[in-house]
Amino acid sequence: MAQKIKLSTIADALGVSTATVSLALRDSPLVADSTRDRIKDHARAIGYIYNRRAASLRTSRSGIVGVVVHDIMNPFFAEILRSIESELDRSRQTFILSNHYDQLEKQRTFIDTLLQLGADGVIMSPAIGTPPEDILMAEENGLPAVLIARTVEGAAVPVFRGDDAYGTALATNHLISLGHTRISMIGGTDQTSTGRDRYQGYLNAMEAAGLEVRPGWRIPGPRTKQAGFEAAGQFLALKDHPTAACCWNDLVAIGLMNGIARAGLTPGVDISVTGYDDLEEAAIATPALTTVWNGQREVGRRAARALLDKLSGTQVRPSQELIKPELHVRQSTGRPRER
Amino acid sequence: MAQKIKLSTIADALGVSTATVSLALRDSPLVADSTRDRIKDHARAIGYIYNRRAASLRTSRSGIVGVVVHDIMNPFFAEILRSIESELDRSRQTFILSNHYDQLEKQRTFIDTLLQLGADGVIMSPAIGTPPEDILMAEENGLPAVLIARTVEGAAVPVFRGDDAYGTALATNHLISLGHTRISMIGGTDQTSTGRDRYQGYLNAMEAAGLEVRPGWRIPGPRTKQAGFEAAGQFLALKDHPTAACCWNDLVAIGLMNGIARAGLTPGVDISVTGYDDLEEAAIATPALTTVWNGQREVGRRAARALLDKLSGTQVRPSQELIKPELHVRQSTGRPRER
DNA sequence: CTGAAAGCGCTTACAG
DNA sequence: CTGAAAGCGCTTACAG
Repeated sequence: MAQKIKLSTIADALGVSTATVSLALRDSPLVADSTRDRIKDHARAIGYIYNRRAASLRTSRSGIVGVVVHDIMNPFFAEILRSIESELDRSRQTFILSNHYDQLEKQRTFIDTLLQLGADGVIMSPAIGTPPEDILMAEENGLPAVLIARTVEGAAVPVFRGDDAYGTALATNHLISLGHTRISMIGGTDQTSTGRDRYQGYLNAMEAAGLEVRPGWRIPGPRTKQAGFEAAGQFLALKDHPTAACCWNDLVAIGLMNGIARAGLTPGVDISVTGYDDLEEAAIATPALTTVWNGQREVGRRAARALLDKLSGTQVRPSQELIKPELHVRQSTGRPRER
Repeated sequence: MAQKIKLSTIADALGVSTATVSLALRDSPLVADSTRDRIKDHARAIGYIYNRRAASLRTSRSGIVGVVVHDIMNPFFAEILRSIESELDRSRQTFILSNHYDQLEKQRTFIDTLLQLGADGVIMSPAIGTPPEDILMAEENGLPAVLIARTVEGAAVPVFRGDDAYGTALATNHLISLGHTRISMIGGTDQTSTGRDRYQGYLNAMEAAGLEVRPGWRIPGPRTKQAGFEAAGQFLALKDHPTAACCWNDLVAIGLMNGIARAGLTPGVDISVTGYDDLEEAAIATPALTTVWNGQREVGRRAARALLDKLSGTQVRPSQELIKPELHVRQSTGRPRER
């Protein structure tokens, strides 16, 4: 590889100063049009590559934004990421992605990396057990944070997520209105705000309808298709098993439906199933899944914008933004089967 | 936020030079044990954050590796990424991820960003139409590249991918051995090496068995669940429609099965379907999908290692590494139905 | 409109 | 084993 080309290479070749080259390349109005064009043409011709590390060291802005979620392989996060991506692209920010798999240590390592790289900000779905101090520490070191999907009590930052209690209440009420009285809640965990809220919404709806809730009807844990598939056995083995299942998310619901089908029953006919998120594949599942649209696009878009606002110095209040979910009724729910 | 803490802050406080601090923090044997401990303890105590931009500007190593694929939302790539991640984690490299969605411009922008950040290397599944010059340019500017999944003719870099022609031949031969004679190939495109190879493998198997291949039996294009779902209509509308479909990947196969089920037919009984990749969800699909294991883990692991080898100066030959696929037979394939 | 000079926070020869 | 000094490649006041 040839001699490294830098600003001064261009400056020397054209008989101007590096200051002029620097300004010209960034389209500063301080530089005469003709000078600017001459410089830009030459830079392109010799294949100049802008050194962002050097610039960033000087300006202490890196153009890097970090995004950390539980698992990008989860389509729920993937859909959020997609909209974050398109929002950040527009303002020419590079983003660095990481999974924390709900391990606090991995999350801390990543935040540390961002600090070392001088990242401009971070969008995070906090790992289970994230203490508010972790977020405070980042902010104090110049790394503003915005939260998605989950909240952290005591962290004074903006949070964007769906109204989870309202959402599961929608699903549960839909099942109740079809005539179901024994309804199970499958998946999720009390260790996250989302988990607590979704369970609460289900409880609220059941109680408001005067329906009994048996402890065994809750099968906590599953969050993946695989786990939903495996939960089918446990669900069907419940004494007087429920006629409907309100699932933690679409993945669990689709897995459960597969497990139910594998056991020789027909989901949507023998057992009604609701999902949560309305992933792209909910509509093409067999049967098509009744689910709660969770506003992934909206969450990603608003979170990215809030962060960009913070970066540009706009005051952003540390508020909870709850996106209103919507029920999308499809074929996986119906009247309870006569027995 | 308090006064910025840097090496010299520590040096001043402890009455040593910045050189000593720098060496101590990196565990250099040149520094006395007691001095090192004193320095490290103090650094931790006052919350020192290492500035990687400054270090990288000096050393011209950034500890950043870029990864660019068509779409990280695609579980096929997600599984590859997972193994790349665990391999890179181990050697403490940060990785930056990007989708190119098969747009050459997006891919170029990303490579440019990597060059500007002084990334140490890039692992890429090249976008359709990537000219070898793009890869050559990156390498000449100090960004070594390793290819996954697809190859680029004329690019002298290591490539890790499955033996695609062999893989679809496995699937096709399996269908033939069950007694199918009218077999369709659904999905993929001739614009990628993978697309050409997979179609060729299907053709080879059909011809070797002396079976006719009608042009209409190939439905090119679909690569997603949604597209596979939509292709079901076209497939079922074929005159004397085939009794089996060899699909581009698991997503198309699962989508197609859903579409077939929606049309009132039973996949695995009325129509046999094979996938490709053996994603985690292939095993829990309904019916469980017969598919070709494509070695995602292996591809990711080997590609990451090859890049790390390149970075450490080991000579890596620009060879094609073909991972041997394996057929996993499940319930989505069976004997053709009598008509 | 353009140039000379300082400085961002590290690491690396070079001395001692 | 430790320190003084130069330099990585930019940008930013400050002069003119």
